[in-house]
Amino acid sequence: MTTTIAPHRSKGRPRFDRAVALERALGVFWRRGYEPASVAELCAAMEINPPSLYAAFGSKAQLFMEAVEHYERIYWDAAWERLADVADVHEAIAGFFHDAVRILTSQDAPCGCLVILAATNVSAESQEVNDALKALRKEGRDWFLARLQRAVSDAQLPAQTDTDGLAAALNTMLEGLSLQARDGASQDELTRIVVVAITMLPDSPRR
Amino acid sequence: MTTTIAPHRSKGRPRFDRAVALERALGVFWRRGYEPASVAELCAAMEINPPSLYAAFGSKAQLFMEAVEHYERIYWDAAWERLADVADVHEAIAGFFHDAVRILTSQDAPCGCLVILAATNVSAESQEVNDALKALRKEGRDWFLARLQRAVSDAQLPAQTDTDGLAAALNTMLEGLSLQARDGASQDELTRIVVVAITMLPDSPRR
DNA sequence: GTTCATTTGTAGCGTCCGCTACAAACAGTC
DNA sequence: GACTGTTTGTAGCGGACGCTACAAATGAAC
Repeated sequence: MTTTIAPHRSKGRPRFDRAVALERALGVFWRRGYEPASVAELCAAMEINPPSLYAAFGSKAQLFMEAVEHYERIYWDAAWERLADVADVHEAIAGFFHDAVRILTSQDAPCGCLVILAATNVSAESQEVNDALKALRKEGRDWFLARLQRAVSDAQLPAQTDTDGLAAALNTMLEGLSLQARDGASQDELTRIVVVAITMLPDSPRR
Repeated sequence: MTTTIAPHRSKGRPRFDRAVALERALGVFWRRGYEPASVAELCAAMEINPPSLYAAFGSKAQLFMEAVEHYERIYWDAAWERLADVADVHEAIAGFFHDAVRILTSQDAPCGCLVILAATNVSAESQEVNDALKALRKEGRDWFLARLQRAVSDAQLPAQTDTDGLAAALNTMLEGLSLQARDGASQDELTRIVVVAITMLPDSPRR
């Protein structure tokens, strides 16, 4: 991954490397959560001062939302794509959950998923952040649902499968895994959980 | 449920009703979470002033831990007992999860479980609170595990059942349900999820 | 009725928070 | 080298936080 080269066209003192700073902010938000991550701590990690942060990102909330977008793109987009691409639904779901385990334990400190955990128990003041994350969490369920519905029409799942309930259950499991990860569960422990979790998928109908 | 009558033995001005105040504090912590619930907000709900709160409960953190104990006793003890008491493991697990759905949606506002959610993303200062809750969350898995092991020795589950993994998966599901509840899922939605969740239990072995 | 232990309400402490005014530092333009 | 536009670092604002000093208020003991 190469940073886009912005060869400094404008006048004035050159700005800090925005991409690097965003990456470091993501790390702080991920490990600490949205509110516990203070602007002072973010600035220290980003190696800039508050005025630079506010000039470049607007506010702590906007910086967080940019970090979330970056996080989704870097860590989850590929996993959701594989879920859609793998032809067999059982393989696809199993693969997705193993991807998830890898992502959730990819940081040094126990963290879980930024979208699921970073802004729980957030003050009412930053309700926009909460709403945006809630929408992202709902997206997860929708992706599961779309994949399951395709599996039913492909006759990989029984026709009477409650795809809504099953999608919600898989999403619940995914979100629960974040809590386990934050509580310090190891990659092995999470793997044993997902092995059980994927048994929620009904067997393929008899052919 | 009657409040214990403490007939005011000591000298001095009589103290406010501690039990009522604790109940109201629980409500605030439950609906808002640990850190978003400010001492000012707690005092307003408890109808006392800060010095009274600190004289009676010590600190915000200690008040919270007392509220958690009260919460566990009032809302969850019966459910865990039923899990242990019901003879058939499939019935017991199903019953427990339906109890859980009822508890998680028992408040007017979307909340989830105090133990699981109220102190996620808590500042490092109150690490004791986090550790205590983490221990409580682990207890849930242990109760599942004990029930599953009994079911295996009762030949209600296959002998080769991965009871550790299954207990962890059930606990993950339970914790995930709290997140769904906090995101506003209705009782019906949660019920459809647990119907799927309990399919993680293997069928009884052939007799 | 006086005494005295206890709780109460007021008022505010110190601290950290997100955020910003301001002037010095810098890098291109001419 | 003077000018100009941008970013930088310092230093601090207003406000919310958890918590507490203090004196007035209360009610049992005598």
